[in-house]
Amino acid sequence: MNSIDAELAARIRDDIIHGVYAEGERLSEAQLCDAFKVSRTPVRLALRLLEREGIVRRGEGRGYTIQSPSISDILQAVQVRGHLESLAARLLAQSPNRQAALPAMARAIETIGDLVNLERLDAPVARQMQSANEVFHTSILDNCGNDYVGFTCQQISHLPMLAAGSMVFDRGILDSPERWEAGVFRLRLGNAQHQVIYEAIEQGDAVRAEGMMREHSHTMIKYIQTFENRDRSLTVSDLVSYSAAGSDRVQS
Amino acid sequence: MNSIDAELAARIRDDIIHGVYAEGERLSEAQLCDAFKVSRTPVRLALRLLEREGIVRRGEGRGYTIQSPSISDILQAVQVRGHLESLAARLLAQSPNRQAALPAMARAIETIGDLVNLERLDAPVARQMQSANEVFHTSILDNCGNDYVGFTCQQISHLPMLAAGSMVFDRGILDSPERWEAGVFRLRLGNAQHQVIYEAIEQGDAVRAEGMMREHSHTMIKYIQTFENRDRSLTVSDLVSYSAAGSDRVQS
DNA sequence: CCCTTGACTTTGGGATCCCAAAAACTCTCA
DNA sequence: TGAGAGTTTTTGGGATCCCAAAGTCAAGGG
Repeated sequence: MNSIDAELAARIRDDIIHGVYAEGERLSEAQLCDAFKVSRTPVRLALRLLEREGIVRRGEGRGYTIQSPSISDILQAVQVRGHLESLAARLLAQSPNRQAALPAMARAIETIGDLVNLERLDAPVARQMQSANEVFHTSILDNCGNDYVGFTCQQISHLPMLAAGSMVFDRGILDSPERWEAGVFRLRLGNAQHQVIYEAIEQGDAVRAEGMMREHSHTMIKYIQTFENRDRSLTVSDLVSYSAAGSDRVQS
Repeated sequence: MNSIDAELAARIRDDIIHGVYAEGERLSEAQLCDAFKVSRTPVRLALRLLEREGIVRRGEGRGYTIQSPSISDILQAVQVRGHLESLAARLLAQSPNRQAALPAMARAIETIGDLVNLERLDAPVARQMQSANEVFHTSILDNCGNDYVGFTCQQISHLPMLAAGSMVFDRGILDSPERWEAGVFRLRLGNAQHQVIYEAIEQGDAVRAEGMMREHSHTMIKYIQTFENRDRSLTVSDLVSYSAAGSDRVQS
């Protein structure tokens, strides 16, 4: 939360992701000024940010056009992010001072395990899980020795499902027993993968760490694809509302 | 080259990379306005861009501080870029319509091979080589089916040595026969790697394509490290001047 | 009736102005 | 003489103004 333009960019981005504007719609600065009751200066700064993020395109002539991300975009970005994280896992496993990252990772794994064993998944539990997941993943990125991996991940982390350690929860997880079972299994599987990654890093097994991290992100891709297969007309907006309520940022 | 602010950002970035400003130096908007004879509006837009690129940091209070990249930063970024390109190579090898990318790649390999056989390396030859190299690498990124790989690569391509298909040439390649031999060998090796990547993609051997692309970028890392080992006090500015004259952008 | 051209309107880029906050300087008191 | 408080100056953020370019509409000619 720096200045108005960053917040403004976040609000416009949220609007775009949540489907307030149609794909390819032209939006003007004046219109946004009117909508958010600010001057054109911060609006232009925000639009430049969004342009760099790729969700708004500045045409040759005048006007900005919306480039709202599709589910395919999300899947592609998740793949890129997963690949970058697998690099981080490999580098951390090769790093001589990888011990520094291990305690936080172990605690995160333990926390997630405890939360899954609660057999309950309301907003606060989801929030805690998300938080622990974030700790696990950022520990790897921050300690891998290559600052650009984490930096590059942050560059694409504005997309939904791509914030550090974001988890997708099945909204219908409480509807039916089998959905609940599947959801719990998925969480346990994910944490088992965390455990493997932890052990591989601890033992300096770079290949195993990289491979398991790749598999870990692939699991998320497959999970999103199940939604896509269930309902072909699914939009990113639906996908966002599938994520945990606890992941919603605090509104001002 | 869109509007003034993009060009302004490029000029300030070049100044930072070429070491005009000292590391950690505070630069003010007014100062830049005076230096480039423009108003504060485009300066602020440019600074926001540079802030996002990570080479300028906006402090808590006022003032921007220079975060000029070190050689270590470049090496890390090359590693990230190489890892992303290896993902692209794997995806392209797995892609059913990978045939579309092959002709341009083959032509690029042939061009580079011909240029190496010229046994001559002046500015135009280097420029052509750079261009062909760019064709090879962007063909893979553009056709791999995951648009975010190329997009993410572009996000970090403002750093020296990280523009698409940029090559580092040994400035002293003409000084001594053995340096020349080593330089030619390196170029031949690089193109042989191109050839292997091409064949692996053609045959759908995703593992080989990914592995060889990884090795290809590793070769560049090792090459930069030889400079670093030769002279510990080497700066990024020196590294930039080591790249081909043909890579310099046309000044207005 | 359609095409072309010219005037009008909309809109984005740049410059300038104003203000608030932070840094720096100075004055005073211990 | 040093430390603290008040004042001044610097500086960045936001708002507003102006202008140029692009889009739009209408009128006239073929």
